[in-house]
Amino acid sequence: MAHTQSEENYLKAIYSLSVDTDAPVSTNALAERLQTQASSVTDMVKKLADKKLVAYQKYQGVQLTKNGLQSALKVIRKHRLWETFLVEKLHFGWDEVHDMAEQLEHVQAPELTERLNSFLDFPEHDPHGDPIPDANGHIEPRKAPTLDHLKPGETAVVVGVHDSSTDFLKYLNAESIGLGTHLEVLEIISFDRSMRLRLDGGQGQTVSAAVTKNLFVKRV
Amino acid sequence: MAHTQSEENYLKAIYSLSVDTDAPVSTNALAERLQTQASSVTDMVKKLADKKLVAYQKYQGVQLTKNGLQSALKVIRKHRLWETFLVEKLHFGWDEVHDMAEQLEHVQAPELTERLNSFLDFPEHDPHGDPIPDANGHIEPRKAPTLDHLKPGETAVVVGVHDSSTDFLKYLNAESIGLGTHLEVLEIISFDRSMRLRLDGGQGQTVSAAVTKNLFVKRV
DNA sequence: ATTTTTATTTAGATTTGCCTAAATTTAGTT
DNA sequence: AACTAAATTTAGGCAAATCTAAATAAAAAT
Repeated sequence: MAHTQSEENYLKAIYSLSVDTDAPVSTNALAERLQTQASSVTDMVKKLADKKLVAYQKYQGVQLTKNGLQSALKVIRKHRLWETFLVEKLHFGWDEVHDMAEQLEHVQAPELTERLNSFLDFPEHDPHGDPIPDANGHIEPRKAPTLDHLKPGETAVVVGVHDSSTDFLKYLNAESIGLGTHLEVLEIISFDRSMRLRLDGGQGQTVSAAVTKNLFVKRV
Repeated sequence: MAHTQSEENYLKAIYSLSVDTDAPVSTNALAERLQTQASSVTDMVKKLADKKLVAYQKYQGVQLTKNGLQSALKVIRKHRLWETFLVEKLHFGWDEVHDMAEQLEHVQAPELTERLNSFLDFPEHDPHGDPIPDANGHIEPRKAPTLDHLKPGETAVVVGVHDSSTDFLKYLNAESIGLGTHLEVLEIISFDRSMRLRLDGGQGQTVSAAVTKNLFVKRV
């Protein structure tokens, strides 16, 4: 029933690499994500397949089974709850919490997770706007569009980040963009799809398409 | 600089087996404490000796070096801070937190430890009354006597438990004994050194010598 | 001072998770 | 369709942490 930390990391990686497309995840994609060798991935994937956590056919990539998905979501739930704790209670920045949560997510104590959830007042999203699965592994699919789908003149509020790498978050900090930031699309540069924005009613500033594709927004 | 979880567990075990006596810790004592084989202990002890964390001579047991003591106290600090968090903030019982803290203590993030310390308002003792080492590895030696040192007529308050096994703590819960419990020694049965006590001004009740030797008290 | 018992160490395996290098399969290209 | 390039798997090994069984040292008992 319980998995090793390594197994949990693989399940999480498979989840995040397939959640958008639902397609099988390739060995190389996993190796890249987990910063390991493709041959190591093959080994582990066989082990996960033996445990019925993934469906695996040689050369065809892997997909989570129902059990594997359930396990992955449990780990993701813990990760996101701990991130919320670190930001809300210990006042870390949203760009500082990932590595700590990577460790905390492996603590095995279901009652701890539930107490933490209650202590945090049952949060629905983590500090990056990602939805937190409930105790039964149910997760609210994100329906918010990314900023690149807005047209000039539209206004919106930032509700999440797609890429929550430290680098991207630090960039957003520097640009004073965070969850809740209000913005108006002033102009889209057709050449490179970059956008000129007015943030929180301030001065206009430009962000690249790499940025607009990684910000989830809610139209207002 | 960083140690594996297993190494940390050995350092902690060596510490707790030698803190009272300061004598070298035997291979068998460590094996018993860590629920492993003596041969496994020999292997690990050699590894710790290579890393200069313990002084080890074949057949003569091990002692922590200055570095080893420092490392052990860092882990113990984290353990006791997490236990405090679990009891104070998540409202677990003092008998429920050990296994969770055993996992949480291995999280490597010094800033997290310090933020937690601050969040908990710089506690000096954990939920079992054990002193919490400071960030520099300094620990206040416990000066409180155990209950078996008191004489009939003396009154005291419980300030700690020596044995914090779940069984003992559950027994104390059942007898309504906890940190802060006020007691008066009514009588010592010379036959078996058991004690008749009045607790928090209530009815008299008897506890065995095994109990009196495991309760730290402060005379009032 | 032997002998016996107990404690400890050594020797040799096992499991997990990873690696490199070589072989094989699939996908892409002429 | 044959060939090249890329992706994936296999084979063989390694390090960490454990184990069992055998050997050795220390302690206790006669």
